[in-house]
Parts: sequence; C-alpha cells; structure tokens
Amino acid sequence: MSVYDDETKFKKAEHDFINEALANVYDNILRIEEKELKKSSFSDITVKEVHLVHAISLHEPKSASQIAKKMHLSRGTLTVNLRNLERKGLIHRTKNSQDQRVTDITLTKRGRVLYRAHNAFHSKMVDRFLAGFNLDELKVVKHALVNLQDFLDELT
Amino acid sequence: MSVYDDETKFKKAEHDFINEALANVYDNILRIEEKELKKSSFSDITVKEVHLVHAISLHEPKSASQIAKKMHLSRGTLTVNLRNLERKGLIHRTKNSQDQRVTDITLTKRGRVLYRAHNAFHSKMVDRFLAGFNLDELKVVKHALVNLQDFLDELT
DNA sequence: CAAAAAAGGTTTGATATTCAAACAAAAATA
DNA sequence: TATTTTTGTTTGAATATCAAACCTTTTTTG
Repeated sequence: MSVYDDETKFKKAEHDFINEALANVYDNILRIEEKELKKSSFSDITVKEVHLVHAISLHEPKSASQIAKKMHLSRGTLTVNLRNLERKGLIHRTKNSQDQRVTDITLTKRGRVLYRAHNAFHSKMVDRFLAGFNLDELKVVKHALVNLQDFLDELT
Repeated sequence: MSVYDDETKFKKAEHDFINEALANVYDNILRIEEKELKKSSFSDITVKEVHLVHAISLHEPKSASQIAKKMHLSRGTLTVNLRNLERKGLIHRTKNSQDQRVTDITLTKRGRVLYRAHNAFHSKMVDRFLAGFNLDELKVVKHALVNLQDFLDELT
C-alpha cells in the first residue's frame, strides 16, 4: 500500500465527510433560526419573513419588484408577503414620489431590530466558522467558497 | 496604520464575503437542483422529493417513522409524501414481517437511479469545492465545517 | 394472562405559501 | 397621441405542512 493510496483513501473519506456536512448545515441553520426566533421577542415572525427583512435591508428604500427579484418570488407572492410584514409591524409601504407605480419598502424600527439581530446571529456563526485560522487558512476557506460559487454560476 | 490594522481590516472584508457566500449558496443549490431535474428524465419530481429519496437511501429498508424523524416531518405529512413517491414509481411500501405496524420503505429501480444521479451531482459539487487543495488545505476546509457544526450543535 | 399504554401509520381539517393569469394605474416609447 | 411596458394587486388553484383524532398492532404492567 503506497503513500499515494493512503492519501487517496484519506481524501475520499474527507470528501464524504464534507459532502455530508454541506448537506446538513443548511437545514440545521434554518431550524436553529426558527428556534431562536421562538425564544425571542419575535416569536410571531417566521424564518422566511426574517429573510425577507434581510433582503429589504437597512439601506435605501427598495421597490417591491427589486425585492421579488432578489428573493426569486413572483410579484403576486411578494404582495402577500409584504402585506403580512406590514401587519406585523416590520415594514412601511409608501408611494414613491418620482414614480407613482412603485411602492417604497423600508424597515420600521421593529424591522431594523430584527435585521440587526439576524445579522448578529450570522456574524457569530461566521466567527465560529473561521475560529482559530490565520490569514492563509482563511484564504483557503474563502477559496473553497469561491470554487463552489463558480460551480453554481456555471450551472445557472 | 499598523500591520495589525491592515490585517484586521482584511479579515473583516473576508468575514463579510464569507457571510454573504454562505447565505447565498444554499438557495442557489436548490434552484440548480430544480433546474437539473426539469431537464432530466425526472421532470415530474420535485427537489423535496429528491431529498426524501436521499433520506430513504439505497441501504436497508426504512420505516416511515425513521424517515420522518430524519427529515423532521410529522408522520401525517410523511404519509402524504410517501403516497406521492409511490404514485411516481420511486418507492415500494411493504408491511414489515416482524412488526405488522411498520411499513418498510425501499427504493424502486427508478428511485435508485434518481438517488445515484443526485449523489453524483453532490459529489461533483464537492469535487469542485475542494478543487486544487492539498491535504493540509483540505484539512482546513474540513475544520471550518466542523467548527460550524459544533456551533450549530450547541444551539440545538 | 388481561387490561392499559405506547407506537406506527393514516385520515381529516385548517393554515401557509406559492404561482400564473387577469387586472388597473402610471410611465416610457413609438 | 396611441401603444407598449412596468409596477403592483387580486384571484383561483395547487401544494405542503401540522395537530389531532383514529385504528391496528405491539409492548408494558398490574
């Protein structure tokens, strides 16, 4: 049994491990986000709604169409979603003064609090993801994610 | 401006990049899986159904309850899902001979073909994720994923 | 061993989410 | 000005989910 074979076998095991890990991670994140919400002052908010709030973001007002595009939702679906976000006090809807067709969407104070809480969670997660790495190692991790994005972009 | 500040600033940028990448990857994978299915001989199958088939797997027959647990679905929901999988010719349902309460779920030939196709897709994805890395670099990537899993496990 | 409890699976009724298509109003274009 | 495009909404249908009630079968317990 050569060193090459050992290395090959090792790589195969790592490959399987990483495959499994990638497949599991996202479901777990969603479940934990759901759980954390339930415990918080946002127990009336679903994970999907948090992701909508994330897409709206703190920055300039966005039109419904922009958000729909970003979230890959039909305009009809977004209308329903935005109505719910408004009902739950997360967003404001105002007519755009330049273009009367468009509705400007902005976060309310409550929406901004939720946005920041969600960001903090993700930030903590990335901290842990990268815990203990030096700059070179960090570049390796980044490179892997770039690889993945490239692969996905090719298939889009 | 010290080296420390530069490094800190660099890390912050990488951190943001990685945060964004992690957030995007999963949605993209699902969309591409959907697209690839549409093009294939499995255009009648949804991504959710593929993931059910993955949970059933090629190995020993599984009970409906085992699958429901793995997929975090209620038993009622799973009954509906399995009925659809059966209708689409992906699974067999047989009474377990040891315990008449249990239904054994196994993949049909078509189900196995789908399982292998889905596995092949994921395998190719991991290949690309890890493309060009040596063993040490591979360990770094694995370490990052272990970090992430640990973080998620703590919150579960 | 008989009665009670538990476990596996199904059905039912209610709620969520989504889409496509039809629609109205405003803006852009020809 | 007349036509087309864009933006957002409404509507109707399809899908996915859950909890609770239910029936069998198995396990536990008195």
